[in-house]
Amino acid sequence: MKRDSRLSGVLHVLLHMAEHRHPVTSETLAKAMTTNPVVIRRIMAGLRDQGYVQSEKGHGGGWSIACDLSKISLRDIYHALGNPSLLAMGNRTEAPGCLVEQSVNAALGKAFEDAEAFLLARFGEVTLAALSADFHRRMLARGGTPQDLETIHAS
Amino acid sequence: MKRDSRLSGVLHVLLHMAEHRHPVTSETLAKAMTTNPVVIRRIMAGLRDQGYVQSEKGHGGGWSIACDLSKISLRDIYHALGNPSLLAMGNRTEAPGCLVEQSVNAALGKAFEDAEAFLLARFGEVTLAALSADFHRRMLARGGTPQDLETIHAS
DNA sequence: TTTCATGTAACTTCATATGTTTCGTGAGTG
DNA sequence: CACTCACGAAACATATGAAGTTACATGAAA
Repeated sequence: MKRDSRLSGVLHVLLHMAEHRHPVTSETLAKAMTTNPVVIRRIMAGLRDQGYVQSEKGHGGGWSIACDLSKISLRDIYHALGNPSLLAMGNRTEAPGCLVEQSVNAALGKAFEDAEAFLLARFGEVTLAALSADFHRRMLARGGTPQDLETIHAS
Repeated sequence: MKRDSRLSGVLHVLLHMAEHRHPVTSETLAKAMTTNPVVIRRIMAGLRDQGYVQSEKGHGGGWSIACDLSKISLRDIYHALGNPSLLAMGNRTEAPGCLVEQSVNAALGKAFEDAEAFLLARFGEVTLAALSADFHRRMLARGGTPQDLETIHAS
């Protein structure tokens, strides 16, 4: 299965934004992500609706963070993305008439459900602030203190 | 993401086969699953290679179980299918140069890895015999003792 | 008024599970 | 031997959804 990387992508964007005081344009973010500005706007739309980020048009416009990073978890971001599927597998049929399939669905369904809950719980444990702090630790270990996207990506 | 239902499908097939003493043809199984015989052969190929089932050509041929159901777990079946992706999400890039992305990957990657291990562990706890037993419990609760696919599916 | 940047719709591309057709091979039947 | 049955495998079609792209409208700042 092709894997959905929106969560990974949006976190990458957010952490970069956190390093900037001024709004960052979709185009700048897109370059850092080697993708298209429209893709950035698309994955940011949900976060804007939740008030986690804000966007401004015109000169000096772009995206900026509009929340306390220590209060937002990966789980919140996941929900802002619209709760995309976590698992690549699922039951063949829901509510089957076949008793055999009911047994299979019961066993697999419970395992799937628990695994999703497990993953969401993990997401809930990690705040954006924690991720940002981890990034700063890595940067110090590298001995640098770059302030802009280009430097971070060039490192 | 569209979900992979091969594991669900192959378990359904196996449990049906367990109810038969004689080989069951791909066509019969396909009808029960509302799919194509070729699809059945495709998902069964891995199990045959592992020796879990065997196939015979010609008159009276078809598929039959070639192992002790109590010794095979859902995890074994999963491996026989070729270890398809369990998660619908993944990191945007592996081994990124960007330190921000390294932090994101580390956090998400660990959560993904643990969730996969969790799910595989669950699979390992359930044997085919347990699934079959659950099916028989459901059948008794329904008050019937059907011996063939058609009856089971018609119920 | 010009430029910049987002908002949105529509389209293309790509990967992959699933479905289908076709032909070959071997096993049992008459 | 000829026929039928059933699997094996390749080739092709279909469907879904993420990701990438293009085009145009809207609004803000210079």
